[in-house]
Amino acid sequence: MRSQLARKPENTYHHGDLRDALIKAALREAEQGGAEAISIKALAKQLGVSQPAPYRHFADREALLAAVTAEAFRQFSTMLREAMAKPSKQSKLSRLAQATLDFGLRRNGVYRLMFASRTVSCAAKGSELHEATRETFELVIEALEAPAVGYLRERQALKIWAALHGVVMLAEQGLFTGEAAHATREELVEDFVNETKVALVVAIKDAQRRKKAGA
Amino acid sequence: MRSQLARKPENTYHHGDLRDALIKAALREAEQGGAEAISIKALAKQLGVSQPAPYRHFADREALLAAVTAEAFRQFSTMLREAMAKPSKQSKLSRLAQATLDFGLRRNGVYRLMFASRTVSCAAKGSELHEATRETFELVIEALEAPAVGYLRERQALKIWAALHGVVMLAEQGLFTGEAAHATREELVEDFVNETKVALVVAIKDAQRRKKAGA
DNA sequence: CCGCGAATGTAATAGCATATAACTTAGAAT
DNA sequence: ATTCTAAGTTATATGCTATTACATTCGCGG
Repeated sequence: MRSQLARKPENTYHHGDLRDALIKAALREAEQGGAEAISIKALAKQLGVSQPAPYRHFADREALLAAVTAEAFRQFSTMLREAMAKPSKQSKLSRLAQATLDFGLRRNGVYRLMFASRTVSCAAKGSELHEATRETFELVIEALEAPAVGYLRERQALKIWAALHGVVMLAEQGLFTGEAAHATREELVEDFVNETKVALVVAIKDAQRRKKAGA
Repeated sequence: MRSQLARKPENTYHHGDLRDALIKAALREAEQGGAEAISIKALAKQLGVSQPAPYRHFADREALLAAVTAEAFRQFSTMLREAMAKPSKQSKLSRLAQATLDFGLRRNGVYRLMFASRTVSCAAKGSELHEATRETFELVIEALEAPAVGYLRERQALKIWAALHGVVMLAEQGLFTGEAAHATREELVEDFVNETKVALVVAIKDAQRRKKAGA
């Protein structure tokens, strides 16, 4: 159970924890080049096992990608949670937003693996990956720090979530560099954060007013 | 110069317009499976030429992808322009927004090719692809139907552009289906459109006020 | 403690894709 | 007409996914 050790020790037949090592190594590869950079053959070589060995743990490349993506989502969630937990003058939502931007740019390849492939949309409902993505979205809702009034929270969460992805996407495409850099990424993100807060307050007051009128 | 015909006529040595045919065929392949679905070998077979023939027109697969992506952007621009041109009760911005959503969902694979790969960010400044993306962004600015006051337009264009991409992304990931569908995609897009309009009016008034105060 | 089955790994191989090299053909240019 | 060049061909090297048949180790019941 040497889950930390990457390479198989020489003169041993079994690796010990190949499945885990594959996911870790694949994630490291994805760091730069995204999903395309993940090659089963290359991973096997890295870890000192034969090419077909990984197929004992994953049916095919897609299955490995799904597992790696799920792990990436867990790491992402952890990072968001930490950002939200640490004391700061800024709101939880603002910290979550900036952390998302940071993750999306720093860990570019991993981010693309998570959001720009079809792996996620193909994930079955009860699957590990599906659960991991759902959990991340729950964090967004939590970051709103708003009471549950109908589905207002969910709606605002969807909106800010979408906006954040868009900013990361544009940033990666270089729309903020050179002549087009009329606003920094951070400014835009903060704009969206503020609009979300305003919209949330308005929507909740509105709902309460309507409730009173109805009662 | 039979640029429309896909397959090479039999008993001829030269295809006639292989470069163009390759781009068209590749785009058709990408329609379903995105960039991954584009195989040089398969395209060559489809078009009735030998496998290495495409390499006479594109240095490598990446070069082909870049050309295909550029063509996709041009088609996208054309579609947006048409949506903006046709008479309607809705604003230009609203029509551009809904058209973007429509394109992103209907032509899923092509959309991913355009925005979810690294092809675009790797495009050199003067390249065909770079120009095609810039032109598309100009359309967004145009759709705002606002006077150029500093870089306010550019900033709002960036914001709505980002938001739209985010909605498409989330929609493709299935975050609007099943229990999570607390708002339709179209509703969210319209929300962003309205917020953009408000923000734009406010920002321009603000700028004018400041200008007067300064004068 | 032994042995047996399940889990895990290996060797060999098929099939497909990218890409290059060396050669061929057809069209254009002088 | 000749020659040069763009465009296409065959043959081949390399790398990746995936399967099949075989080998090794682990762990558990007897």
